Amino acid sequence: MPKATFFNLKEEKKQILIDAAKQEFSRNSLYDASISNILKTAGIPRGSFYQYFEDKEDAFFYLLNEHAKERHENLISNLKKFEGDLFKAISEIFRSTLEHSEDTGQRDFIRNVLLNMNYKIENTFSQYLSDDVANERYDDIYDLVNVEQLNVSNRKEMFHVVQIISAVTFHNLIHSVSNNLSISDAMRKYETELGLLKSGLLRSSS
Amino acid sequence: MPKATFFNLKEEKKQILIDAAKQEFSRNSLYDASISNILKTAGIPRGSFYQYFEDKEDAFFYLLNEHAKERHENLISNLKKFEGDLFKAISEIFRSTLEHSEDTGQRDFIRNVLLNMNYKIENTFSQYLSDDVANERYDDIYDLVNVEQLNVSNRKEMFHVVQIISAVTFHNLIHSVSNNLSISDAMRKYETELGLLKSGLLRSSS
DNA sequence: CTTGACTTGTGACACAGTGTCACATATAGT
DNA sequence: ACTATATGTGACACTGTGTCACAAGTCAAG
Repeated sequence: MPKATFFNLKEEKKQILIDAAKQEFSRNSLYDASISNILKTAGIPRGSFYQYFEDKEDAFFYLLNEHAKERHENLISNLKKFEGDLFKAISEIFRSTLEHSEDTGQRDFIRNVLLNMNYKIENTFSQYLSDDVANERYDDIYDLVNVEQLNVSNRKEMFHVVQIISAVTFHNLIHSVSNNLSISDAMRKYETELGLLKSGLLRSSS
Repeated sequence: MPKATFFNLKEEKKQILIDAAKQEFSRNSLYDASISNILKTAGIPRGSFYQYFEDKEDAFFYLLNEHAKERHENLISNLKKFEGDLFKAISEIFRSTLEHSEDTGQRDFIRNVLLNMNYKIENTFSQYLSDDVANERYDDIYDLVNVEQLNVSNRKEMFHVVQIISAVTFHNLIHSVSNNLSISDAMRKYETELGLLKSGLLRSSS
């Protein structure tokens, strides 16, 4: 988490910082990015950066978390819109994440994040989705899902369903971005795989 | 790829290099690892390292690729053993990867690799599995799989099945390692999710 | 042997980035 | 105006990278 000093900053300066950081993390992975570049872009002295953030990671995960919050809101509203159909809702998130990554400034940030996705980064993304079975914080999601639709008998089993769907979703997001698939190609592949997930990988006659 | 000079090295010295590199990559992620530490451990001068490898990544991916080759052999033999049952074969790979990561020296290397897995690293792992539909290099795998068992009508669709299974498998591997699950707990979760994959996430009565 | 062509080894060096710290400056409450 | 507290600043020590000119080995041909 950024330090209090950062949040105390007047909106304008805070935005300059955010823009500069986002620019750097759009051009480079978390590990290749340099604080020095952010300083240069934002036009602030070295010491200041450390007044606001612990380090590079701190700034990165702040940006990422802000983004994840938006996605979460997105999912909630999609679940409502599609009356608890988890597949339709998640599919819309998939599309809008890809479309989002065609946007103006955001574009390369999300692209870069996906390309350099690791466990910690994925967790920041999906912390709003399913942290743990035991954790009750995600009731808002779980309660919205139409469980009747799913091949599960309790919330614990639903945890596994969410795990599977998010594994396949991330895999597809990353694959799409790193192979520069068009949105329609990406959607086609993703929908195909969601279809297989729904009906099962085993031939039912066997 | 390491340079020719590296492969020309006498076995003994080559092994010292490998051990030193593996040690460093067991303690640190690819990005936190330092060449300087490898030099210190191996007792070679700085210039020498660059005779053998392009850079840190080069050494890392050499080690990783060697490991991936073993896994590949493993999969082939498991497919034969289980008469083309993809699920049984992959499940054994899953178990042996976890067991492998309990081993002596290997232990933390694989652990570390999994914890810092990103797209490029995952690709090194699965390059032997399914690079692309069009690619014919993987016939040895595809031909061994009992396709009758699967809910697909052609090789192209089987590509998606492999994609899904590997997404879920990696996700479980990483989850197990980063949450320090016991092997039996990890297997239980993984088998549960494989079961869901087989029968489908949708309630069949719907 | 010994000469020369080629391969391999070596570590000092220039460069780039990090995080810190002592000091400077601003802001607000009394 | 005074003081306490928060914020700004950039020089500095430190760590690590990749390169380069030179040293040392190897080996085949004369």
